[in-house]
Amino acid sequence: MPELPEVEILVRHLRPLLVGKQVREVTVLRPKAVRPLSAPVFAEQLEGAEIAGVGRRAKYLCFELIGSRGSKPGRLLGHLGMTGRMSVQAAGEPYARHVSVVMGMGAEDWVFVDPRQFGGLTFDEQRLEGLGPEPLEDAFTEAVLRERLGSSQQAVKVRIMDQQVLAGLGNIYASEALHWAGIAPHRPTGSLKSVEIARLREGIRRVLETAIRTGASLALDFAGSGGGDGLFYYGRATEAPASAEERFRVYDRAGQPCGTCQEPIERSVLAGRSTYFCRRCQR
DNA sequence: CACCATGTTCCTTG
DNA sequence: CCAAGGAACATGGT
Repeated sequence: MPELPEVEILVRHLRPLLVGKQVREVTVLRPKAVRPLSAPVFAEQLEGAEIAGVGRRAKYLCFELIGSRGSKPGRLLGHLGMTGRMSVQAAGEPYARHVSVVMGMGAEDWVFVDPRQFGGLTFDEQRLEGLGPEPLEDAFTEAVLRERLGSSQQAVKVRIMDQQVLAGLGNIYASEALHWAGIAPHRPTGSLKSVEIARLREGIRRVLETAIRTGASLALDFAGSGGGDGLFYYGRATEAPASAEERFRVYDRAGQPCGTCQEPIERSVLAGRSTYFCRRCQR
């Protein structure tokens, strides 16, 4: 469930459930999730800490920690990879399949589930170094985007998915933002005109904001126990079926008519990733 | 059985 | 140095 909007919604969901709680007991069921630390070392670092805040940077969840006795403060970073989920359940409730890590907090357990195990938890602050700007912040102006894009000849879709260039966009919302902006995904970045960069900035922000707003209004299945795939409004993720008008405009819609011009949506591959676009609307 | 999948990193080739 | 392609990671869905 992992692009900026999904992480942001998850952060908002977890914050009131975790802030102020003390981590009593940490259980690592899949050691890979806490690499390169060993499970005991990881658990020891976390146990006793109080969670003072939950935030987000790019696609990372940031758990601000206060050491139990004023010591070892710091921050736990979580990444969902491709299939990671996090939820809070009653202590004693049986774990779902593919549970990687559990933090016992007294009456509740915080659970990290990750079938493909591409995600993980770390205390390594270096993971945040060099990340591009947050696209939803006011500071993300057209000038900033232009500077970040630079004069690269890389396809613009590949470029905006680079987390060092811009934080938070993944394969779905990159396609969506480019469709909104009317820009073909394979365009060399350096060929974009000023107007197009302005539109791209707008598209990125609108697409992300809309996704967050939509996700915030749905009954979401954070634990993934409903059999959904975890992407909130991708597929039939929750018991609340995503309405047709809330589905993506291009992503995973090859062959279907473009919502604005009826031309069939096309699929191509860029940097090994499926890319969807409308040949007529996007130049 | 085949192919695809929201992400990231490393390696090779041109 | 840059850009592109492929593979790897591990599991599930169609």
